[in-house]
Amino acid sequence: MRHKPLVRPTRRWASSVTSDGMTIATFNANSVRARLDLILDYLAEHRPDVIALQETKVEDAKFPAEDFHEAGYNVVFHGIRTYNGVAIASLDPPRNVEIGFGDLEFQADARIIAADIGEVRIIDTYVPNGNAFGSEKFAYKLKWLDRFREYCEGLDPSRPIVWLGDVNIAPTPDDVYDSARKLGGVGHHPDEFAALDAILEWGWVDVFRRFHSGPGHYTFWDFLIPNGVDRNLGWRIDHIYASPGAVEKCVRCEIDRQPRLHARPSDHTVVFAEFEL
DNA sequence: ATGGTTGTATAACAA
Repeated sequence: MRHKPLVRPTRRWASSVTSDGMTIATFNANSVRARLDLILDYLAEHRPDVIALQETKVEDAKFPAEDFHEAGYNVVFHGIRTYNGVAIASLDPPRNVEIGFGDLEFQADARIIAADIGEVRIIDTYVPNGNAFGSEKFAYKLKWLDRFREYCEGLDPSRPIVWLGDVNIAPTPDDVYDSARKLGGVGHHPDEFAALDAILEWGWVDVFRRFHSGPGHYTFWDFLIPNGVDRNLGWRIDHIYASPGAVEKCVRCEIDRQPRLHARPSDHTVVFAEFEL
């Protein structure tokens, strides 16, 4: 049987050779296999330099790596059966790939993967949902966020670093469709705001809010709400954060609603940012 | 209306 390398060397594509900069995207796929056609269509149309995926919901042996390779992308991934799972696909080959937090803690939950792409370090996270305030899973979410805060202490703020993914927190009243009603529930709880603030003290900047203000900019619309997308009953819980060394190089950040309007969509959509890197 | 949908995996569980 032919050997399939985890990382296939690819030549730089035209979009990377020119000074157009880097486009870095994030997408909670809600199963990479169920969303494979959608993802491949997106990559063919937009050719982002990097796309970070969450909720791949597949163990590594069954990850559809060859489909990414055929699309011209390298891909590294860390998954388990049924739940969670993260992946980074990129035009340029990833280097210094790190699975988990770099220790044995939280190894089994498959929620963080990092790699250098070009000169930028990409940190892709799937923050625990938390289920409900007061639950064991909510406590685990806060514990995980504190572990990530500690992880960030080991990073060099002067380096260009982009942290992105599903953070499962709508951090301000503008980031969820009915803040007054949602406040105190999972995803919009003061304990989560505090945990995120503690992480942001490192210097992370939510680049979407450098370019867009006010309510109504959402990245997730619950399947359970009838016509929730048309009614824009959503949450902005998929974020792209830049390090102090990268924030001034970010020239654009947008939410692309098209993937959420796709047939058989994820409940999330794509967010992307452009960096002069 | 304490509902509703989706994916995994094939019975519930997570979201």
